[in-house]
Amino acid sequence: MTASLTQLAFADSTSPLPETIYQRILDDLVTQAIAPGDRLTVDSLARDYQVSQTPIRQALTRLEGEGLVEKHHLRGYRACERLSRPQFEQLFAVRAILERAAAQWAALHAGTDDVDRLQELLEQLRSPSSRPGDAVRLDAQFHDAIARASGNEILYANLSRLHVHLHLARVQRESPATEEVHQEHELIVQAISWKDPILAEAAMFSHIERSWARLDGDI
Amino acid sequence: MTASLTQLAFADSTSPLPETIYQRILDDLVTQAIAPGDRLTVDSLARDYQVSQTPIRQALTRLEGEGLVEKHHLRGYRACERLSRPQFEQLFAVRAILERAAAQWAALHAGTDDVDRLQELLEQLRSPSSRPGDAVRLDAQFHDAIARASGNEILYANLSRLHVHLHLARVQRESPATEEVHQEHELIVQAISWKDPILAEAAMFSHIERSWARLDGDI
DNA sequence: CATCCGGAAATCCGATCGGATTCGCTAGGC
DNA sequence: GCCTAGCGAATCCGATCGGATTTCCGGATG
Repeated sequence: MTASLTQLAFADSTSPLPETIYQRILDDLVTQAIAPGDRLTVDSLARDYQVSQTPIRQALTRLEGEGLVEKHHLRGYRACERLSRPQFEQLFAVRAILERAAAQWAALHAGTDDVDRLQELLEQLRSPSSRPGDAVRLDAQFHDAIARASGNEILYANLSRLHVHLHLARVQRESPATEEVHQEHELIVQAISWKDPILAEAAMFSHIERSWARLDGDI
Repeated sequence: MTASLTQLAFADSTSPLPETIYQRILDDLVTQAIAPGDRLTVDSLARDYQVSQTPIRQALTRLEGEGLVEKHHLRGYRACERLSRPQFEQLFAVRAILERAAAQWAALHAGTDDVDRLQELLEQLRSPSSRPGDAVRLDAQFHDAIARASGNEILYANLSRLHVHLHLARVQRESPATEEVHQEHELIVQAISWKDPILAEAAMFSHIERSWARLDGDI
């Protein structure tokens, strides 16, 4: 198979092919290169990526499991439609619940390295974002770091799944990184570094409620 | 692990083959016909089920996404090890959070049909279980019905994923269906039928705390 | 003019092939 | 006796093939 030699720079033999294909399609989905509702035919993707259908099907199966594409038997795959307003509200509600728990757990279990990581992210969030999209990416990393610092693997896994959809739902809404947001973030980190689970949970709750208020109306 | 070979009976063309294969392997996993840590080789499964490797791979990819099997590139699949004690605690913690939310939402959004369904399940739980394993199955259906009655699709999806692991972790622990458990269940349903979210959440919380206490020590 | 029908193209789906890698076992050397 | 090298079998992985189904489009008919 001569494919994947010339084109994909990151198609080194160490990382399995379905994984790279998955990453590519996922990237196309979150960047809206593939719009919601678009058809995803197996062999046109195979042609595009210069690989056979087998890795494509594997990647699509994975994406289906994450709820990013939907399959209809003998009719192919489609990119899922954007979340409806009520679904988005539900997503935010579940997210709020899990993020609060994550903050609480992080306050109880975070190590010094975790706190350092959060401090570092705070600084990067403060610094003027070089490219558009950086703010969203850093914000995602910030919440990811908290979930990781919780030390709760199951919680982390659940939040990770939500974050994909959350990101998808608010692409091109690029909320301006205001001073207000920075202060909210700093309060959360402070509560975690103080190992105060009550305050951490409250700070996270407040942050998400405010995020919702900032987003509401746009959706 | 000799999977049963008698399965082609339900290979009707209406239900896609990868789906039935997935169901079979999933069933073998939850019934421990495939033990944790067992290897799952693609073509021995293909031989056992009398199908080609393609549907097998698809099913395994799905199962990997749900965290039931793990894949090592070029080394095949294995059934995931049983959850460790701390992981199980984490699972229960996350479950508690989400189930509380589900009960709360159910109290706010459940329709009369949902309540009827719950009442019906209560009766079945009361009735002497015909076969061993029925109690566990009914309990799962009960919690599933509440999650569904919440009307929150995202919450439901997250809880469903947890329930698979929860079931796996407590197979062959078959807690006796005591009167105490029945009363806890009835209190939850009553709170939901009263549309009292505060009480519903509290009742669910209490129920899960008590479940934990009943299981603790066995793990 | 709308509806139904039919055939061709596109697509999915399952099966199978060949190369590449890993694992297991045996034989040989220290 | 133990460790190591090497050979063979098993396995995974990607590619490709052929059948089955769906979809699309044009034309015929009431």
